[in-house]
Amino acid sequence: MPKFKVPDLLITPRERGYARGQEGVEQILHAALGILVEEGYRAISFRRIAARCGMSVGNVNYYFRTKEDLVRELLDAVISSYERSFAAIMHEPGATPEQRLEEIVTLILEDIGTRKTTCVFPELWALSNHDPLVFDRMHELYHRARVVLNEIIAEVNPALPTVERETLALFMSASMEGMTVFAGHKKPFRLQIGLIAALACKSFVYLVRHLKPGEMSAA
Amino acid sequence: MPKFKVPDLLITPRERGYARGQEGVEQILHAALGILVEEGYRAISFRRIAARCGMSVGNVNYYFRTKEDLVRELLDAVISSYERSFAAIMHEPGATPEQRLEEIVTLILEDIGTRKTTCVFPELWALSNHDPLVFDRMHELYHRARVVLNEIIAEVNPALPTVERETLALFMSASMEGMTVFAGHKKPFRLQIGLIAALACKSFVYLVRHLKPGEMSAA
DNA sequence: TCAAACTTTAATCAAGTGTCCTAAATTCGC
DNA sequence: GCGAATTTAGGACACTTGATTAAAGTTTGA
Repeated sequence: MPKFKVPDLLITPRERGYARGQEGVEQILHAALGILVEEGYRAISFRRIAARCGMSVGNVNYYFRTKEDLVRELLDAVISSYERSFAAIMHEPGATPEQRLEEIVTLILEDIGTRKTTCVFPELWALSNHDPLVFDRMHELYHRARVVLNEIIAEVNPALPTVERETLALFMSASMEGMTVFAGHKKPFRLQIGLIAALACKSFVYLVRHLKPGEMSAA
Repeated sequence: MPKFKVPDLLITPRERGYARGQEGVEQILHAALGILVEEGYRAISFRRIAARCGMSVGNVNYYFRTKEDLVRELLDAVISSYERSFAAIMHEPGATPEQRLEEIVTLILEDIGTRKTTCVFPELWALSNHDPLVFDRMHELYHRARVVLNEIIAEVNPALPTVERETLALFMSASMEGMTVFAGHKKPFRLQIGLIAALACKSFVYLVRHLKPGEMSAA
């Protein structure tokens, strides 16, 4: 049913090396993602990754000289995948703004239901409190998500000033992210996600359409 | 300015023991909270706690026989504090539903700005993916938060059926929680929290007042 | 006073970590 | 098929960190 699905990882191919090496890198990153999902960030280690993909520790270390390298590439592969999906929606031809809004809400809320997203994002949020690198990369992702929302708002409600438009985009994005904890994979309200999505759409469309300049701060 | 402020910890006094012992327990829990905030859940250990509150490792272990005991009591102390605050708002006399709604939105969004909350809750969300104990206790907290919201909605819009009322309460709660990542302590939008709160109130009040039975699923 | 409560010291035992090295095996363009 | 580049295994190194305990002292407060 979903028009787009966000792939787990978007791995940029290496410049040098044999085909087998590229395969090795992908095995490693997928193993690392599996550990991140199943046991959390702190459980990621060369040894565990090696065990998980039937590789030797030395070999994992050959592909990624340091753990920092590995983690950085892992997060980048996770995040890039979202960025590509957002770009796809943004450049989609012949859809009304309201359609695209519904599309993006559906995409995000459906993605939230996957185990990967339900597990990885809270890890990112927690990590970003202590790791500036994660902080920057994660907020870059969210920035790109808001660009899409901003564009939609601007089309529907051109009278809305920039600050208020951006606040609205932020509000929508945060509302959806917050759902992860409640309606994500194996969460108490995962079955109500349809009703939730409908309410979110209704609420967002109302705000986008009817919010008037200055109305926000006057509340 | 905030009417209520959520205390960091609500520690239930022990039944037996000297006064000094109670002090020791509180030192330990505060130290543990500090580590949780500054370095994350995985950094909590007897050793680190001992170092942080100038105590011996053995003594920390004397108060909490196992690490699980310690963590359980820590989380309970954090979470109980919120539950007490919610109860206070719920039993507040002579306030209109709309006033109480604004109060709770303000309470939560202001609390989100504190370092403690910005750091602890993402840790809880991540933990709850792997630890059933954290899962249960955390969702019990959110359940109690929604009880307050539900009551407000029922007063303002009695025609709304239970399911839709509960979905709306969930949506409001999740929207606010999601803000943690964006407008929490040291987050990119922490300065816009006023505008965000105003938008949230406007949006929530509109939904609570004007949502009609069946309108949600028809979207 | 004196038993219960607290505190320290020191130690045990176990598990795990990242990183590096060497030597063998493999890949693949030529 | 040669051979240089690449990939792989396996183990060693040098730590760090972890929870938990036992025994011996000190403090508390009825």
